[in-house]
Amino acid sequence: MAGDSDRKRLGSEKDEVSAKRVKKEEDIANNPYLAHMQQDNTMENGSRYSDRLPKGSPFADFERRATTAKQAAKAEEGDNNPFTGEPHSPQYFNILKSRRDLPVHKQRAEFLEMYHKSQILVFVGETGSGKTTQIPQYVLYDELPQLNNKLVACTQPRRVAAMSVAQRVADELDVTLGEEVGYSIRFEDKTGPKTVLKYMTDGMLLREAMHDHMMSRYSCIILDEAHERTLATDILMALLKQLAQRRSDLKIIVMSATLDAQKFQKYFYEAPLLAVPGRTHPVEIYYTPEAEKDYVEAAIRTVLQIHASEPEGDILLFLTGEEEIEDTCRKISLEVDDMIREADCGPMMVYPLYGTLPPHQQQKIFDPAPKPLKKDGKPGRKCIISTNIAETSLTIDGIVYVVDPGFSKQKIYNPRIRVESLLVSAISKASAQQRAGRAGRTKPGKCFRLYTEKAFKEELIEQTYPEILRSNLANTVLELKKLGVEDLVHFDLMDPPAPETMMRALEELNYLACLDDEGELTQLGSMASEFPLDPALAVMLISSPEFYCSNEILSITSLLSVPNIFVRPANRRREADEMKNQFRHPEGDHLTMLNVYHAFKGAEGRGEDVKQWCHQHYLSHRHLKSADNVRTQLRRIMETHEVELVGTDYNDKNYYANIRRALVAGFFMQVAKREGNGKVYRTMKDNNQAVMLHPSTVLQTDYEWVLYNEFVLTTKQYIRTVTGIKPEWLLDIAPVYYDISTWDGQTDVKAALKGVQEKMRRRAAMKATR
DNA sequence: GAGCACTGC
Repeated sequence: MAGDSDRKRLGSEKDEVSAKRVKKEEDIANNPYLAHMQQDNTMENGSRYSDRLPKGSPFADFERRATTAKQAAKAEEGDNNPFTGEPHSPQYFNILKSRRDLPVHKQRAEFLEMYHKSQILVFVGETGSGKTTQIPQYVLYDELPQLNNKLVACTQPRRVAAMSVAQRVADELDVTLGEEVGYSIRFEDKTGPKTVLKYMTDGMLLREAMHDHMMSRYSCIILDEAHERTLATDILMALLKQLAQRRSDLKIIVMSATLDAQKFQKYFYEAPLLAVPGRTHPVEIYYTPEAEKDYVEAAIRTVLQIHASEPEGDILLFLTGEEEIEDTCRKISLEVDDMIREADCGPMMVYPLYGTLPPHQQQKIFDPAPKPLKKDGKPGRKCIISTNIAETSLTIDGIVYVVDPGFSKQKIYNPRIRVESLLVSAISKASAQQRAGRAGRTKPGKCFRLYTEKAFKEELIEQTYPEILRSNLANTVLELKKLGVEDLVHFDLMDPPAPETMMRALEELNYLACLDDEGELTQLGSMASEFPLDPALAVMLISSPEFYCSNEILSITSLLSVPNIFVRPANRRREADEMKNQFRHPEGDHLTMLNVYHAFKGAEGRGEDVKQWCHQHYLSHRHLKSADNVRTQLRRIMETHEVELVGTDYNDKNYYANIRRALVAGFFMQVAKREGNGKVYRTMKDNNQAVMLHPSTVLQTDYEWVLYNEFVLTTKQYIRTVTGIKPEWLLDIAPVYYDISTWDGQTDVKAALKGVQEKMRRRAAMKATR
């Protein structure tokens, strides 16, 4: 008995002590006048923080945030690893030698001086400068986060980069990945209690910030590739700018590759700037004397000309999309065959490259160029025809010639009709430079721009518009609210979006009941922000227990969060469509996808070879697996927030109706009504667009009212992934949005809804009298 | 009767 209560008391005392310590750390962190106390070498229990260092570590003599490049160099050259105390491997010294050859190495002392003097630093390093791997290590040797129970974070826009850079830096520091150096990305946290340097995606840091507004785990945050201006980077920049004033102990480094560093500098209160040259080879630029009418045709001509007359070296051609790329691949291959026959040309392998290409096919671009056809024959080369993916995400060594027609598909957002769409648009000067740079990675190269020099100078914009200016911001606004940003209008973003876009987002969130009429986050909104989903999907998922089908809605939500699960090869369209028909549900595409998922899980449960099964049924195994992965993540979040996992019995006559009603709870704003008896539908309210059902839909029954997941703007306006609904449900489930009395225009839709309302009233009255 | 720039949580 006594022992029990003792334990309890001890426990609570310990809690108090640690709470006090946390409080104290917070106080110091928050109070600029206490900043000098940061170097507190004694812990509560009297032991020294430096006891956390391995015996004999040179770090013991380091004064945090006052070290020199010389000290660091000496520590790096020691026999033992200053982090682990273990002897350095021979490999370590080889890598160290190559690290010292990087351009950034020469400026370590200068960097440290600036780092010591300033809270925020802008760092510009072109490709090949070594900034991504070296700067975080320089910081680590000066910051010594292990003595302070903190971490250094370095963000990346892409997962692969976070993973591969972390591995590289772990090797450079001679430590195991996941121990001192780790990474954190969606679905995978490879960090541990010893981690002092963490590479992570920018989106991941943003997620963390939602629960820790002070970002208190970090003593230094490095935003890498800031010039890419992803949504997450832009928000992080604004948050960190704000946070810097409340946390004087927090250091911030913004790293960028382009020369518009002044913009970053100005934004961060004239922060000091350090620029390091890159290491690339010169690239000669050629322009066309006159504008080209057909850029694809011009591109093919240019590639063939290079192949016929330029010395050895691979070619990279930038085009805009899958179809264009596949088509051009075929045309070029055919032409090359002719050239070999007629002109004794060397062989050329042509590879397509785009995001939705399966990974093993993407890998092919790294195959070596083909050998000459005969001994002493002309050398072979490869030609890669790629989307923008080769501009930033993928680097291919050996490219000597770049062909740049000057276009790419870009996302644009029209707040008037609330539609995001892809549009082939002219690239920016910065993009053009980036593309040209791809020719000079291994030796001097050439870039052929299929536009005039005048067009380059006068028509191309300097930088691609940041993502935040091209997106629907409903999700972003919800995140910001959750991040504790009260005043959105005065939130200091580097490029503030159009007020109309902001208004649209607020309005959408208000209809979804994520924000109240005062614009404050509701309980539903707070919960919705916890899910890595668009607000409509999150609201649908959270509401689904009310419709007794959260289990099914969870599956549907996951399926909607991954790329298309149906595969339709160009030469097997009929077979693919027949297979899809096996899963068809007459009431719509959402239910058809659910059928597929159930069949997939069934095959898995029976122990079948699911990869084979997917192949036979023209389904994407990769995307179904990934939906399953998402489902697990979402289910966990549901559990933490006590969103019940329930389902209606499959044999219940309401099984499918319940699911369709739950869809309405999230997507009541994405509804279209058929006009007359034709094929044209019209979307609701101010959206008010004439649309057609996308040809891929399974919907055959003539539904007058449909709900859709996606609005696609191509040659025509389509709605894709469509399910039939009843108008009664709209009035029932979304009465505020479908309040006819506050509805302008669309008299026919209003009249129809009025009729439905009457019918519902009559039915209710009849029920009451019975 | 058509498509899917890219990324991220």
